[in-house]
Amino acid sequence: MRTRYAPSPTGPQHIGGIRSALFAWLYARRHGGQFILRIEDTDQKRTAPGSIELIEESFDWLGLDIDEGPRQGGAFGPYIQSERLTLYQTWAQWLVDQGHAYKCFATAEELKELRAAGTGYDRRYRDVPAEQAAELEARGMPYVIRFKMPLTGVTAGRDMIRDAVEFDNAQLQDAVLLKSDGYPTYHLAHIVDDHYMKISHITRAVEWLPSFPLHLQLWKSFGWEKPQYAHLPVLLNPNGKGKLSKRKQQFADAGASVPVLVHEFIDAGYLPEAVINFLANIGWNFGDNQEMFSRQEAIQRFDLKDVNPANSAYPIKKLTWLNSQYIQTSTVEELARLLKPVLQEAGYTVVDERLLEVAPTLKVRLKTLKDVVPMAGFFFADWAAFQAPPPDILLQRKMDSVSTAMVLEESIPVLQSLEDFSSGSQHGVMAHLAKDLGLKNGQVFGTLRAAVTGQKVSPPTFETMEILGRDESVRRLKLALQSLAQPTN
RNA sequence: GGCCCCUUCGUCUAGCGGCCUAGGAUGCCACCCUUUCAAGGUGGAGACACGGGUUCGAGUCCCGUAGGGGCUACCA
Repeated sequence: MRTRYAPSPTGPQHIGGIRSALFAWLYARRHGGQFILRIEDTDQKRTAPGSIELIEESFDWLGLDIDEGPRQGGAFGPYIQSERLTLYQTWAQWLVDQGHAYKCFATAEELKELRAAGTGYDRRYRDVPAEQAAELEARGMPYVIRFKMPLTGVTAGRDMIRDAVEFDNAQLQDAVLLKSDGYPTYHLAHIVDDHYMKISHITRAVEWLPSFPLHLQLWKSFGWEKPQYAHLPVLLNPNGKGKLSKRKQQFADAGASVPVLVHEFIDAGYLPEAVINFLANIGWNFGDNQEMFSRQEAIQRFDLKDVNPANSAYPIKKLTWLNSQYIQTSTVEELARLLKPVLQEAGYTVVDERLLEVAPTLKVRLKTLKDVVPMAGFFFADWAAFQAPPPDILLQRKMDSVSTAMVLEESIPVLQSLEDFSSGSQHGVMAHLAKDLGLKNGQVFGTLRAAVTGQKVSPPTFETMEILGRDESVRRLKLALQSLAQPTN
């Protein structure tokens, strides 16, 4: 079994393409086959430099390994279509020689008029005598090679996801196979390549379904054994309106921008495992009412036949949940490894030892890796530069500066005299103090939290103080006390 | 316009004629737990687009309608 992902190198890798690629990859892995990356750069105008690297980086990040492709090579290369031009030209000419295709000399203007008139191309060059065509060609007239689509009858095919599909041949046009610049169109190129590369299962988006009969006829004309086709459903915008596009990201999702490019997922702090799990759950499901599963588990169960034919809205909110689940179930070491670059990028100097202490408090609190910055960035800031928080952060519910100062004053000696500065013992004594002061735990703990972190929201207070250490914690409590003594202006 | 595909809770989905008074997840709401934020626990609201058939019996099969998506390029 050999499957492939065949993107056009038109820019950054879009998540929709990855979803299609994932299904092809899962299928190949399931059957112990090969997964191939082929670059379809037959449209020179749309080709963007650097795209191939972007695509490869995306696959690397996601952990979707490629068996054959531009970078890894393979026995059926080259894997970039622009490097296979003569192959397409040869076969296009063969089709002409066999009477399955013809040279069309219609100019861009003619075509434009035809289109304006509401009719498509009228096959005006389909039946010109060979001598006449040769003469036009000799005169240097540019031409394309078009396929002679059967004029009558139906073309019936089988799609792995939808089963039987049928098309009326009369509805189809004589598609261009080879463009006047000598490049093939997708129609020709994919068939020649999939044949030569021995692709057994072609997966592609549903938008190709209308041209499926053309491809079927092409396989027939070549006399090659055709692979099985699976037309995959596509991702729609989160509001269900229109295909998910990388161009217009402004869909109605509470004004929040939704990630659609692979690098946007990386930047937003999602884990590749979560993204894979997320994508596999759209249009396919693991079964057993199980939402979370590893790629290995998915490989064991995946089948193209089980793919839901319906398009689906992009359920991006589920990714957030899945991501938090993956963060929760990752080990402290793994989480620390993932968090480090995020903190560094935010400008913090990260000491591994400290990160390892902080990470456990973060596991249940982070939705994305990025959340670490507002939540726990202060651990990695310059402690000497710590400033006491303003009253609106320091003062807890139903607390004023007097009661806050009292809590601070009472807490300091208690903490200083604590034998063991672990969060557990801190909790014990502070809960006791709260009771003595006639305050709620939340009021006392909250005051300490604010004083020590400078934030309203943070990891648990006592765990935070344990990491900060007794001296630094007490220093910060005193700082808060001093700031309270200052006249508020 | 023509052609093609699709149609179960807001969303992702299970369901492949009787096991469905339609299951799970997410999101939302409530309660519990609780030192903030989370996490976790419990519960709740929430769907078979509509109309015809076929059948003893339809969410499941067929037809139509409606709605959605796509194709209709010398783009893929």
